[in-house]
Amino acid sequence: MSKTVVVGMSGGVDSSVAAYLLKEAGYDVIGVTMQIWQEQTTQEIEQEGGCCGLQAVEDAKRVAMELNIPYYVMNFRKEFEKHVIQYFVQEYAAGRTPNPCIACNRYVKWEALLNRSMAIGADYIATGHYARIEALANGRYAIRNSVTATKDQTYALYNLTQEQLRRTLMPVGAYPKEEIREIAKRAGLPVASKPDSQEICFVPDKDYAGFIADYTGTPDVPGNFVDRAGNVMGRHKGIIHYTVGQRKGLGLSLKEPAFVLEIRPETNEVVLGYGREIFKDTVLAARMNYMSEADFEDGREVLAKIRYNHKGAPARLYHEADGGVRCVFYEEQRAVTPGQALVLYDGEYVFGGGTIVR
RNA sequence: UGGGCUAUCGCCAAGCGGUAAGGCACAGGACUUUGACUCCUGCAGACGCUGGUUCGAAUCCAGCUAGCCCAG
Repeated sequence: MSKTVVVGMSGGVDSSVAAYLLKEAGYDVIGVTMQIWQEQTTQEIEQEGGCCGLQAVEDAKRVAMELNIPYYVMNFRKEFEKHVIQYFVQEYAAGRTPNPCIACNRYVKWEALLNRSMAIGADYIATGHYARIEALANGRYAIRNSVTATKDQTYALYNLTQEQLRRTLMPVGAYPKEEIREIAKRAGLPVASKPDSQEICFVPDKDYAGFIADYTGTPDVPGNFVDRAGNVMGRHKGIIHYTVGQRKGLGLSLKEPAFVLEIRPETNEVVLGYGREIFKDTVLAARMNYMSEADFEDGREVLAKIRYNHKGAPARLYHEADGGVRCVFYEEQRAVTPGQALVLYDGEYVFGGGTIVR
């Protein structure tokens, strides 16, 4: 008897091809689209190439019909609001810069979808992510990089648990992006040339600060821009408008470009600096999730990424007393940002990761 | 209302008689399944005002206006 897999279908090319590939491989495939946010906004999102709106449902449904597989829409709005929206808003309020995609993956796309899929009798869930999952010789599961380096999505998947990985298939990671589109075309999938999605899916107009203000109903609280010595350099629009390393939108005309060095919610101050001041060689991370190995020896060398789209840089890893990790780069890295993820790699495999504290 | 200095794009600032550098800011685009970063493009029809000298002035001269500094 063949295995049953629930494929999370966003209506995009990648997840559509994932469903197709699994069907071809002999799985009993069930297509599911996750409803995660309000209708009125998702409609706009789709025009921008978002992942989970009305148009997404239409497209996913057409693909499911084409593939002749059962298709359902599941409502995950509660989970999404709790684990993604609220987290997103709270992090900004605390002066940190969240990565909603990581939270969405761990808690919504996996935890919630996996549980419901198990409940309806599925053996696995699958997605269209550009990454591979492998069972290692040491008995653990790990995310492995996509063969398409430019589309690699391993960074956003570091926080998946062993149990989640054991129950997940990512067929798309083994193919180059161009080939995925080719497969889609060959299979006659109606979404072969749909544009890739981007931007925060629940903030289609890119005005995330406006989104936070609307969501919380709290107006911005202006404060001071200060330099490292505490001298006031000007007024800022409110802490949520800034992130470490930011240069644009400060509204200050100085001798040279200024960057946000630090955000201090306690005093409502945004610290500014110049040039090399935003480079640091040491990163502290908390809430670690280990993947390819359960732990490590102090001094362990890894390749570490400070943000999505960071090429990664060699560093050494040490345990911290509080259970976190200290990552020391050989070369200073630009704009280490609290709230973003520190993702560690051992070659092509995700070694683990955590949330940057400072 | 005595003496001196300065007035060039939103901000800073080159220019010193030959037909307006640059930086910051800003706008648009590229890149990007987070925020940023980065890259590309655009951005003074005219140099406080009015005259004058000159083939030609932001650049020289005069007056005016404004601001600053030192004296009162």
